[in-house]
Amino acid sequence: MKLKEILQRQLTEAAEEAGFTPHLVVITSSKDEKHGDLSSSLPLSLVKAAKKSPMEIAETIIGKIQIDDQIVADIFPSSPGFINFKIKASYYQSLVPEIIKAGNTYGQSDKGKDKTANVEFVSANPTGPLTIGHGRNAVIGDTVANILENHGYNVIREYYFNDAGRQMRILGQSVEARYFELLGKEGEFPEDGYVGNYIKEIAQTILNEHGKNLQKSDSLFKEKAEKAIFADIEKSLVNLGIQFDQFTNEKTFYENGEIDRFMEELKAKNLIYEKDGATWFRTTDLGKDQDRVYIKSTGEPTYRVPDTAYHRNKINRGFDLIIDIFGADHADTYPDVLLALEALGLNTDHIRVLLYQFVTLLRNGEKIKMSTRKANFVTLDELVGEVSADVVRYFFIMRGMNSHLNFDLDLATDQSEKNPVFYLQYAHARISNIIKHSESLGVDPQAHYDTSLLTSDSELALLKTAGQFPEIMDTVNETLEPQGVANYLQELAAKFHKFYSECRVLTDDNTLTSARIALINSVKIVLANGLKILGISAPERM
RNA sequence: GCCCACAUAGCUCAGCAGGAUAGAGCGACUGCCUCCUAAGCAGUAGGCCAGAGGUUCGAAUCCUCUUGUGGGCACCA
Repeated sequence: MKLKEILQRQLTEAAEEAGFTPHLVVITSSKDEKHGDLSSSLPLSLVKAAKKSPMEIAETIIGKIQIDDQIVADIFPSSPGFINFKIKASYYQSLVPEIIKAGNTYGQSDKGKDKTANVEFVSANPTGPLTIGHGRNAVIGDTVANILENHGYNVIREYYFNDAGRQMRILGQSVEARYFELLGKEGEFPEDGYVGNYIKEIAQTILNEHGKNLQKSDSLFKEKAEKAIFADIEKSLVNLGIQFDQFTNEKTFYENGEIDRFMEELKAKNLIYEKDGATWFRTTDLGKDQDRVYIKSTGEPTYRVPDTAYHRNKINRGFDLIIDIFGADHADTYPDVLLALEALGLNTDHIRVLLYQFVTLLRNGEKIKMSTRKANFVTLDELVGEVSADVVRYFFIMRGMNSHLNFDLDLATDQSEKNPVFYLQYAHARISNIIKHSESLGVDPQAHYDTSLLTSDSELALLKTAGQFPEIMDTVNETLEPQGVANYLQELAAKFHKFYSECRVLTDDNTLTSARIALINSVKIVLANGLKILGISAPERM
């Protein structure tokens, strides 16, 4: 059981025993040492109901509390009405063997044991290479999946795409036009065609493999393009350390009849009607301010239809948790999907949509508007090639997904040496180096150690932070905001670097040396576990 | 016009289930390697947490309005 939970329970019981009715007992880490290690503002929240002064309430509760003297050294009130806990050094010291024993399972939980989760992300149609914009989606999705796995979920990483729409048709036409250009014939380049160089390369490959006798409108152009681009996308993802378990093609839901069934059911509920030659979904009946087109007058369904069928399919596959990673441009559309599912009587409570804001790219201080079609994008591969996957992953995860972040390309490449991710990795590398060094000095890694020797401020501060890891992971599991992990690791690394500058690990005092080696071993475990969740390498040396 | 998100140091951003003195990196300036990696540590400068109201014992954090930015409001996805 975690420290805060223990204190929270004891505080709640004490308050009840004193005749108060506490609602939510919150324990926070104290910022100032003179307020102990942990504090609660419980008395302040009870003032109104109790009609007593907060200090009086604090005294009363403290009088009732059952002190666990294995953990707590002191409990005392402070103005205007806080209850402060001073934690014993022995408690923090006991974390060392606890962490070492848990090893790579430290920070894990079984919250998701025997549960399944589906994380759908990237889901870019294969019309071109992945861009930096997709990068944010990819990294968030993969990290969220890692977080869920850390809590025991069985996670499916899923990529949803559509190779039958307008975009893909234009893609095929673009390749076709380049093919005929290569043959010296006038290609009819589509008006909204894809102008990137990769289109020409695909055309060249087709020419090399299939000769020059292909006819216009041969379906080969689109098929080859899709295949080539998908291969490129998968390679880009692998370069970032991401692998999908499943690719789902929108076409499936037309072919297996799920879309027809879905339309029939909505019709039976009178949520579908015809107007102006199109078929509409009566969203206004479900509380929205306008109805949506489901089937265009051309007979083509809009993306909402297969999207909804796809989500129903995911629900029917029985996942305990369904997560979608969407860009801000979907903010307005996914509620319609949920609405339709609910109208069909399906429970959508276990669907979590994570929206991330767009990345604004800056080059030479100027904004670049990205468009795959116009080929003015910066590819994910280029970025990864320049600054490494670790840096890219960290950059996208260290910011909240709700922040509209500016990505200055010059700065990113320029400062890659000073990137904050190295700060974390450096801590890990330093520890590894000390351990290696200790081995060369003949220090027995299995030696018995006495953690009561770890008494300096920087040692205890380091332990205190290391011991917060499981708690942080619990929070992140709730919020699904990966940057909590990044922030935490920054703090842990800072505590380590501080410790490093103040305490020598390898000393003449063998007992102290053993204790400190155990300490840094435990810190190394936490760093490695955290970095693993972020999908970032934990180097032995730098 | 309507809807969603955002606004914190010169720049990029943390902090936000309300808590005690608002943080980091980059940039500027000062110290620290006879000692396990200086990709580090210590310190200086830099802030009316966009503005105005409100709720509260207490607001960067919650609510309202204003201003500014991004995204949406398609028979595009």
